[in-house]
Amino acid sequence: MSDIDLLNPSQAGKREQTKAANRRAILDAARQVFAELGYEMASVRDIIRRTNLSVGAFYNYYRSKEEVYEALSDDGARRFRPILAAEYERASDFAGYVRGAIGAYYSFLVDEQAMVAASAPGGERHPHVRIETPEMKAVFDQVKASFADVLERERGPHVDVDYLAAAAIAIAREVGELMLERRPIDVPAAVEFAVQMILGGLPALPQVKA
Amino acid sequence: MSDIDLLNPSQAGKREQTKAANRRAILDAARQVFAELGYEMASVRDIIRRTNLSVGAFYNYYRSKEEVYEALSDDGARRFRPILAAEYERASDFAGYVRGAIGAYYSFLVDEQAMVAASAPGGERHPHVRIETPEMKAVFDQVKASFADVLERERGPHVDVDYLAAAAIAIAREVGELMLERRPIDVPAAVEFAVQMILGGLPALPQVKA
Amino acid sequence: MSDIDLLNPSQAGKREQTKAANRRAILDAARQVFAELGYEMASVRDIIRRTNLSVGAFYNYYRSKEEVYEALSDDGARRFRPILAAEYERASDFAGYVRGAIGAYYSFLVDEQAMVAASAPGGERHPHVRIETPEMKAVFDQVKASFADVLERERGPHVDVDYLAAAAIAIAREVGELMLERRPIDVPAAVEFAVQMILGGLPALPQVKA
Amino acid sequence: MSDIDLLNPSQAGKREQTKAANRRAILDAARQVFAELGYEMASVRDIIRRTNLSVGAFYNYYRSKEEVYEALSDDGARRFRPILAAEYERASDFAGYVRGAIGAYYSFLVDEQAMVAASAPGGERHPHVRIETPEMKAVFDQVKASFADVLERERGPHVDVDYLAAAAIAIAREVGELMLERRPIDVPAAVEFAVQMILGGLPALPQVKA
DNA sequence: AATGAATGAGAATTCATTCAT
DNA sequence: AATGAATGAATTCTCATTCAT
Repeated sequence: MSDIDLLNPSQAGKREQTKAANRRAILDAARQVFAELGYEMASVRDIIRRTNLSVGAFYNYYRSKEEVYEALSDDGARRFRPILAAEYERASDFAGYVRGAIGAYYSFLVDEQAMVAASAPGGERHPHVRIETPEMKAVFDQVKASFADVLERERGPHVDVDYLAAAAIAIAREVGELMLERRPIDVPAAVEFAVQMILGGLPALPQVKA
Repeated sequence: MSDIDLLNPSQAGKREQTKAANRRAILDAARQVFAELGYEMASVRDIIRRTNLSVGAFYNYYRSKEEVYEALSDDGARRFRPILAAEYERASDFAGYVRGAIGAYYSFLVDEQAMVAASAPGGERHPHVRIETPEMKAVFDQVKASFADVLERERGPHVDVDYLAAAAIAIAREVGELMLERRPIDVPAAVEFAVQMILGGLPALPQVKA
Repeated sequence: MSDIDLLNPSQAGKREQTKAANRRAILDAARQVFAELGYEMASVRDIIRRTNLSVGAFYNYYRSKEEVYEALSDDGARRFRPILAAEYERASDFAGYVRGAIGAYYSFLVDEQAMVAASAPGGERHPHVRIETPEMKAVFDQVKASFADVLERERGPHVDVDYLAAAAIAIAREVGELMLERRPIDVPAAVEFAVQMILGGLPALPQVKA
Repeated sequence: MSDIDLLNPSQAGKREQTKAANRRAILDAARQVFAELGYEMASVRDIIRRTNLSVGAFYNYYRSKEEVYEALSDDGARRFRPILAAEYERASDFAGYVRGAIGAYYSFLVDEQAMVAASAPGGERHPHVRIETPEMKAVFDQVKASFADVLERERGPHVDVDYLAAAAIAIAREVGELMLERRPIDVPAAVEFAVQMILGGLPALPQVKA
């Protein structure tokens, strides 16, 4: 078969395309399955079932269930890193950076959840499992790291930076998660809320009409 | 047999004592195992292995893995409910209530983690799992509900109460978790931080010397 | 405790009574359970649950599940033997004996099923299991043996006695079983049918009105 | 792969062949095990132990123990149905039909038992269990239904058709079972006996020499 | 590469039986 | 004797991973 490849480069290219497509298909299926069932409950067969591939093929692309999980994480992290870096460049002060980063994070969340929701059969909720895709988790971790980083530089020793980062990040995460459950999804409002909560606490929060 | 019990009260409870001790042993083992491995990864055998009992005995006490999990949750919730109620009575305003509730929650966390840490072999950390005992989760859910409740009454329609509850609760949880990882554990400082973060955001945070 | 027994013979007698009553209780419970679930599916706990006794007590009276089964069989067989013998004495010819034996067998069946039906919760039927109490089986085996016996003497080498016994017994059993399912239960009619089927086949069967 | 199949038909079926062979192997093993131990006592491991396969493989072919049982039943029923139908077509009267059906049934029984006897280690007989393969049971049930059917049409209300069907079928079954235990197996004689027993009872039975 | 059957360790749960009380 | 908790082998079934084709 490799002979054929050598003789017929156009097919070789197709081969590459197929490979990439399969990788992508597995990743897409895995994202959904992990989001629905959580890592432990998700089985490799659950994943390939949403695919045209066979179990065997799965192991051609990823060495283990663990590895797809990581690939998914890496994928999210890699896609998000430049966005976050751009926000960092653009921001003139801490408040600006927080706003930019949370905005970018929430946009990512919305896109991600759109992909997952796309074909999810919405099966029964599983207890004991915080449902979130590995990508969301990875991106969240990045935001977390960058927050901690920026906070450390800005504030120095005056406040407990670890606590602050944890608190800020927690606000960002939970408000974000809640935002995803509302219809319509209102990203700017959620961003505003999270940012004001971090910067000024309860008294600073945006007022709601009626 | 009841005759004997009446005649010899000191021996009366022997069997009952053993039973209670075993129940407790299973619960303690389960708490640790769930904390270390998460619900899915934890197997009944993992639990009984930390016990002098046999697999069969496990099922004498609990009908399923699920049931121990719930027993653990219920246990925590039951122990914590009166404490929370007392804080509610004592508090004169919102700030007071927040402070009281978080204080009580953090104390609970410290006790709880002491139990878990007691004999944990500190095996390899598992990824993909937010480690927390069912009891912590149950108590956390209670705090969450009470927060949401109080917030709703205090603030009415002026701010987005759901977001606010989520944010406040998130702060409480994450700061609490971080607190547990520090040595020495400083509950008042953590409480102060969480409360100020909620009530006044970044500018209100306690200043750190050095 | 044996001291007490020696000192108080009236209690010793009660002890004996209790023992007999317990034995009986176990037997009664076992009969029902075996009838409902079959030997394999029936658990010792199923049996003692219908009793005031404990698992431990069960093993004081019977050494194993198998042993209760056999006790039940023996019981039936022992009770039925004299009845069968009486029919043998009374009968003047083969036809008479057949009629007598089947009559006695069906009466036994009716009594037996009355005991079983008494408190049966009539749960779901189990597949793959011919439901019948060990007693029914034992008695049936006796009838079978006696039939074969009588047939052998009466007919000698002219017909295939084994086949005949098997056939006659099969008729008796199946018609009997069917009889038990009808309301009202009509023993004489069933006896008549079975007897005529054996003695004259299809043409000899009793005619049914309209 | 389908390309390969097209080009090389001789190899095409290799996998399919193995699959079919395994399916068959499981079925054969299951038939024996069910015949020896009965449904309840037979474990999936008992079945695969008589096979070159692993536990897992069993579940590739059948979803449960129950399912193999049903597959076996269906198999027997499916194979036997046309035979029974043919007898029905061929028969000119009731007697003819009975003879044909019983003949066909006994032939089936002989074949079936040959399969079971083939490699049975003849281990200890188990009590409480009527030994018969699911296939025998299924076929027997078919014969039973067809008997009842035919009898109902032929005889109408004159005799108790349910009793008659039960009796006829009982004869057929028991004589058949006995036949299988004899050496040499004499199908025609057994058929003759069963038929005459049904049609004329004791007086009609074939005479035996010596 | 792709396929999907095979593997076998491991999971939850049941149950006859034993034994300390 | 009576009690019922304890035992641990056995059962059914699942699943990540391997491997022949």
